[in-house]
Amino acid sequence: MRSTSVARSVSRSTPGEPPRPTERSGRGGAAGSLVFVVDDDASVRKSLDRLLSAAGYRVQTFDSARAFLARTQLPGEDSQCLILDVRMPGINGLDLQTSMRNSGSTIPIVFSTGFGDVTSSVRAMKVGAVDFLTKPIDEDELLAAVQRGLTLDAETRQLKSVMNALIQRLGRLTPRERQVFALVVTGMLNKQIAGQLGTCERTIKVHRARIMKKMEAGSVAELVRMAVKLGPAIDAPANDRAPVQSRLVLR
Amino acid sequence: MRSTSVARSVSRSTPGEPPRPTERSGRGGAAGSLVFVVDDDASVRKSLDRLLSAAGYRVQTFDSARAFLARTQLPGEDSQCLILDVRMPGINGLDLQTSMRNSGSTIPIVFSTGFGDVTSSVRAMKVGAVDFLTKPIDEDELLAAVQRGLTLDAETRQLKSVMNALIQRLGRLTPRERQVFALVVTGMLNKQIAGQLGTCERTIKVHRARIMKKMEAGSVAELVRMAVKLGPAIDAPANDRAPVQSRLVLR
DNA sequence: TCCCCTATTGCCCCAAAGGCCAATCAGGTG
DNA sequence: CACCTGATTGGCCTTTGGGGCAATAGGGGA
Repeated sequence: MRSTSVARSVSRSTPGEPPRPTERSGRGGAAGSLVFVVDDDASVRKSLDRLLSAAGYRVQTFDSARAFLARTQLPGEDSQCLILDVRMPGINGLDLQTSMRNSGSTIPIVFSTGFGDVTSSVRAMKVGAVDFLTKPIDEDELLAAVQRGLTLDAETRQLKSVMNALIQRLGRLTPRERQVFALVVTGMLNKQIAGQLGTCERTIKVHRARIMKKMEAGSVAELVRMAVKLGPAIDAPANDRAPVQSRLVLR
Repeated sequence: MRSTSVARSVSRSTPGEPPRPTERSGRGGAAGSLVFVVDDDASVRKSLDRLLSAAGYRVQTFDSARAFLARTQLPGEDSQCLILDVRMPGINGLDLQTSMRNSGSTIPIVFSTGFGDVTSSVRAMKVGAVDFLTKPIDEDELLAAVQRGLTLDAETRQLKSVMNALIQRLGRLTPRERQVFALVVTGMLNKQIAGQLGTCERTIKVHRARIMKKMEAGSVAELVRMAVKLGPAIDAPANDRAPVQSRLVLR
């Protein structure tokens, strides 16, 4: 079905050791998807590169966690997925995983290891790994896992972009408007809100109108939906009118 | 800190093999929480029973998956958690896990096994196991995992009960009212809804009023929140005015 | 000091939401 | 057939939500 032995004219930057990442752009399939391979074993990198490229993915290989972390972060729109070796000199796969998670990275990780122990696999899965495969790796399993990872990443990116747009808008609200916002989405009447905030109804109306404009909501219903999405993110300082880039904890 | 060697007068039903489940009610700590132990090894059951009881949990042990499945399902409000052995004669732990998940059970599972292989652990974690511990089991780890499981179960039960209440109310709506409901929570005006449904505004107002009553919503905002919660469950047949018991797919 | 941003308020007016009462009509059931 | 439920519609009235216009006030910043 799938031919792993793809004979194509590919320009490998460095056949042997790649201090700089290798990239081969696949042609068909899930075009645009980017798969990172981090493994200290050159032969493993090579075969994975071959397999994934043949499957149509763009591939970038790294010989260490350090090299991967130093990669040029292109903010592209492509879905990404990381195939990570557990045991490596320097930073090992598991530590890289937790480190990335802590730094806010949400890139899906598929572990591949030759020395799989239960403890490591469980730890990896608990932290959110897509899969944990042991060598010799079943190609179909790997490709399936990578696909799951890419799909998941696409969804996460989608969600992030929506959330960022919302947070961005929320950031345009003045503190007062945010207070009113919080009460409006509760279903309170202008009169009640006015009472609670100690002002008159007319004022609330004005705030309300500005809120609808700034949040780009066409109706209270939409506003409520936004509030629900923002739910956990609300009450956050949301430093007024700051770009609020990908700093977003998705849980 | 914790004394595993609790010397208390406990009435064990059958010291040796327990075709019928054992139960010991703990006294302090997380009172009310119920922990099931399924393991074919009597000595393991015994020690876990002792450990968990000492920690204050009510414990029920079973010597096989079959015995566990045959347990008397008490619909109590207590949080539950299952400690499951992987390798057992008859139905093994992993199969019991998937079987339970497929049948809609959401009880958190903590695996404990003496023969942990990576494949099994990964499979178990992917299906949603709380943890996968290998023997000899670290008591603190086990207790921590059980506590996570119980907490998770409490949250799941809370969510389920809320969802059931909502589905219950949704079931009281007539088909027409449900149509209007769907459009109202979109933020459409009565006039627009009327146009789309081919009736007059006055009619929509009536439906709307009934919807608010039946759904027990105090405001459109609340109604929208309900719709958001029901979101995935909507469009479901929701056989009119049927009790709709725990049949609910939480994803 | 002058200007801009925010927060407030008052008046007026219109559209929309809701409540009350009454009435019609189609289906299904005892 | 009488009765009940669900879907509709009309009229009338009150409460709310929303906008426009104008004006006041306090805080900062250029």
